[in-house]
Amino acid sequence: MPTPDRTAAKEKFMAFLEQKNLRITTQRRAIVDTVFGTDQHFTAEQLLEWARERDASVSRATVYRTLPLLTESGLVHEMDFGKDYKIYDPNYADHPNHNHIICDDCDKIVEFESEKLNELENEISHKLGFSVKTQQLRINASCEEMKKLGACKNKDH
Amino acid sequence: MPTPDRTAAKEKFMAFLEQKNLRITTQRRAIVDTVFGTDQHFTAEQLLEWARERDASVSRATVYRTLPLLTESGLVHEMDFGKDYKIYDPNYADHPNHNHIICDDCDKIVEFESEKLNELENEISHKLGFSVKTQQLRINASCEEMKKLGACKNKDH
DNA sequence: GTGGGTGCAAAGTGTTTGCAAGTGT
DNA sequence: ACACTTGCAAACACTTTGCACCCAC
Repeated sequence: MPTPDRTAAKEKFMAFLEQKNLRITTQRRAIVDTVFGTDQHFTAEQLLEWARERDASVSRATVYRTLPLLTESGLVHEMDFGKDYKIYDPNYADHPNHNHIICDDCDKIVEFESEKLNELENEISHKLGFSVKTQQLRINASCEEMKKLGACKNKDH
Repeated sequence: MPTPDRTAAKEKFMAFLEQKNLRITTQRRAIVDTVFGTDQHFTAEQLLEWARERDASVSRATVYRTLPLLTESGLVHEMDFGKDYKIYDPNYADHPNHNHIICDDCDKIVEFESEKLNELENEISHKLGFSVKTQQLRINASCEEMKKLGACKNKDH
């Protein structure tokens, strides 16, 4: 069930579309409802699958054409964990500076925020003569289970 | 010109091959000489081009088959900046914790190290119950030129 | 001699795009 | 009506792989 936050995010995106003179089609509605109806991370392919449950006419092309709009709006964050697909995070607007730790074994992803980290990053970038546009700290690690058991039980590959 | 460090890296890789009972072919030698003969970042395609200057018989397939060996040995670091190709860093063994800022416009990459940043990362991971295996901070930014001129002059695309 | 290595070209994979038809406004 | 959108399938870009020949050890 969508929280107030996520409903707000959906509305913001609709406003974003309107402001750019883009149309609200049934396919886009299905995609947007899906994106802001979960707080899980997802891939393009998963989004296609989920959106098709709402409207079977959604095509892969439309998903791929809508994802850039979602990220451009700032409401969804695109991430790359070194896998061969990208992961999207629909919970970004409320926490624009969060980072991720991913367990190399079970792919579990934990989000965290650190004000200190952000300050440090800005300080470093400034010193080097850059202005930060986006930053992504990716920590590949072993999670508790991995350390204790040698493998994680929710490992699916 | 290779520094002592880079010569050592090359020898370490040769030892790595031997220890795995892998052969030192002329093609592999050309690739390895290229990799440890520069301290620049490179893509698979650039490596192919450079290696072919040493031995024209080097094929794309061999480059792609050798890269995993290089990263597995720990002497070369594979990085992903969200572009559709990977970037390799032959200067990794000596500086295993460096991070990168990339200019989104001209693809300029600047490396930096920060002890503070590493400490902070370890502290956070520990708190969350993970042990860090590798970490990669990627900051996408605009470089000085981009800020001043609106675009970087070495932009090649 | 033989098991690993190589080049070539074909296959893979995730993503993008040209086009003709469809549709929100 | 008009411009934006869509689905489809072909195209893409990078990477991987099957195969027959080759070569380091």
